[in-house]
Amino acid sequence: MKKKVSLKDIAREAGVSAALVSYVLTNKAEKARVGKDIAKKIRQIARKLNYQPNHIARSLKSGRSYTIGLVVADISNPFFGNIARTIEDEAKRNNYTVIFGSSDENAEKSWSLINVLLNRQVDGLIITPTEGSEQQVKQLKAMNVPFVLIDRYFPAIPSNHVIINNFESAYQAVQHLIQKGRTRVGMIAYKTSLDHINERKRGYREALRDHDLLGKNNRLKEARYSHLKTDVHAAIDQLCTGRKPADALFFATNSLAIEGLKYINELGIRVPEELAIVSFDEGEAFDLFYSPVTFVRQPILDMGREAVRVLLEQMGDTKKDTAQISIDAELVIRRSCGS
Amino acid sequence: MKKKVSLKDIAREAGVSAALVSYVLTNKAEKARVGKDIAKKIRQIARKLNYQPNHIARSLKSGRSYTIGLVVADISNPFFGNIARTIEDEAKRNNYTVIFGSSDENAEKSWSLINVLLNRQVDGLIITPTEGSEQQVKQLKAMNVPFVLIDRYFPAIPSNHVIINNFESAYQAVQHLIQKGRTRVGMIAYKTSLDHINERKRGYREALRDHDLLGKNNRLKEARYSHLKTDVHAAIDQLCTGRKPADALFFATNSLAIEGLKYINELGIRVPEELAIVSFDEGEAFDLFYSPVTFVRQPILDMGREAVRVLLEQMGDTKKDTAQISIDAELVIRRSCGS
DNA sequence: CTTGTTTGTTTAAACGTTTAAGCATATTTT
DNA sequence: AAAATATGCTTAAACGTTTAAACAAACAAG
Repeated sequence: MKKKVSLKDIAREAGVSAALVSYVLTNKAEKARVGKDIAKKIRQIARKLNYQPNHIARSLKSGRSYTIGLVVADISNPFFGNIARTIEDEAKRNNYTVIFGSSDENAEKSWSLINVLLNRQVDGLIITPTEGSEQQVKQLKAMNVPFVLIDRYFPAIPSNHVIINNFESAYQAVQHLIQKGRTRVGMIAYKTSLDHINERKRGYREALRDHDLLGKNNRLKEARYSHLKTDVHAAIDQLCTGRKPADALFFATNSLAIEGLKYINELGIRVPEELAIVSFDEGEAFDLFYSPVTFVRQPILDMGREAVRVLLEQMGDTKKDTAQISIDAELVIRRSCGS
Repeated sequence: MKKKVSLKDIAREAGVSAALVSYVLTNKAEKARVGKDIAKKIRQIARKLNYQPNHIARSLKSGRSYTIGLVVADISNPFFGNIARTIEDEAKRNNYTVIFGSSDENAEKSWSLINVLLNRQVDGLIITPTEGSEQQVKQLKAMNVPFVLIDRYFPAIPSNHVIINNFESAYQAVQHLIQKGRTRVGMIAYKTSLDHINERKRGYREALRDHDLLGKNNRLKEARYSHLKTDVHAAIDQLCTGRKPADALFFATNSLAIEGLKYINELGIRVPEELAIVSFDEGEAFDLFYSPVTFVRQPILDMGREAVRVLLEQMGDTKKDTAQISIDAELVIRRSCGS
């Protein structure tokens, strides 16, 4: 790469010191009482040489990199892709850039990633924490690193986070199924200790209980992230056979629903006639399903914005209290639950 | 944030100079003939204080940031999300991190993004160039910035790029439709000057011509990126009405197909009975469509890997020739073209 | 005509590294 | 014993900025 133009180069050309150039180019000319003529000359030379400040040098001096580190589960998953996008935009509006990494729901990878980002001197982190990463969160707190958890959090560890009201959203989704006359409502969720999924399970159970539908049959099935396909298939096999097959299915996430719907197609189960469907998250696939899928829309835009806002607040000089933000999600009704 | 531990801190604790610590911690102890005992002591103190090298200072000194800048059209689009993911992984394997930005197919945004990334001293760029960004590519070449174009390129401007064989892939896709007995094959593509899309159009036309199906009816319709929905609807309206409605449809991209299939559903057109479908790119939605969609699978993993490989090569000390890589895509046959 | 203030500019130190060069001691070779 | 070499460590400069402090010159006030 061609050698870049530095302050010194401009200074030499203008016959002044580098300091003066710095003052002018950072618009501190007034404060530093730089002569009008020389200021103009400096600006002109800077333009002529196409001077671009060296961000790294600035960062070293200022101790701030104007960079946000983003750790998501998997950037190729549209849910996280969308989160990344809103964070990118919001960061840019505030003159920050984003470095990202995917943790693959793996705590070890997550920690290694966080450390890479910290070594790169990010000013703060936005993280979707993985299962078993409680220690990492505690450590970050101890290190006094500004960070915000997004999508998930640990109830036992007070920290900044931006989440949706998982319990309430799940409750509403299941209630919707019940109101459509379904009585044997199943749920497929991940087997995890993560609170956001478990809150969805709680919402499911609570809705059933409130409508006296929590029979002795346990229709809540769990799939392992690592065995997504086989476990989802097994769950559906269990739920949709026997004397009292489920007449409705609530999926805890996008990925579970996709896998589940594919299998439901294979089995030739008719939606919504035989089986009503509601899923968390949205996706092109839901719209394209022959019976477009009713889903819980997460307010990704708001979540991303809030996460950046809170993070910037935390990174400010005056340390703010921890912010725990919970946003309401919206049940978007399509056709997969009948009319 | 807590003040980080620096070489000086370790040096003070060990009672030596910072230089010595640097030698030890960068494993140049042998070369610099550092005493074994003191080396051990330094390593121990570094561990105790949890020393993490300041990447920014290193970058400033070395002139290399070990960062790759990635400019995609939109990170929330799964196609680009996947590209980003493979680039991330491959970069990480080589101790690089990735800063990204989305250009939204907008040349101005793209340029502004590229400049932000360059100011941040990225060592090289991987770019999906937008329409009308020829000057940017020329400029980057003139500036001698290492970069690789991915997914798209400008035939008139020699540069490193990694693309797929768009002509061949489209030709095969359309040939497949013809072999299934379809004679009135339509195509919906973007209206653009970008070569990758136009090569797909050329493949379409050429396949039709070779089978004497290029009648006087022009069944190639173009949609504007900015008016995706309305233009796709209009195109389908035109193609699927009249005395000789299309009996097959080839979509030039994922996003066009999704929009198109939704509309086809609305119109109640049966796939594949009335209309066979092939699309470029893959997506969950294609699998979930009642008649799973036959598609052209882009070798995203290979593309990402190659892009990083070529970029690293270009960033190396010994400047290599420009690499123009074209990878073959694969036609994945599902059910949307009949059996 | 001293003293004080304003104006315009430079110097120098700092951020945290890296690394060539320098400088003592110690050890080996003549 | 003097000379050469090896060993172990320190100094200092550099990367490109920022910014407090210093300084000189011009001007104003007493």
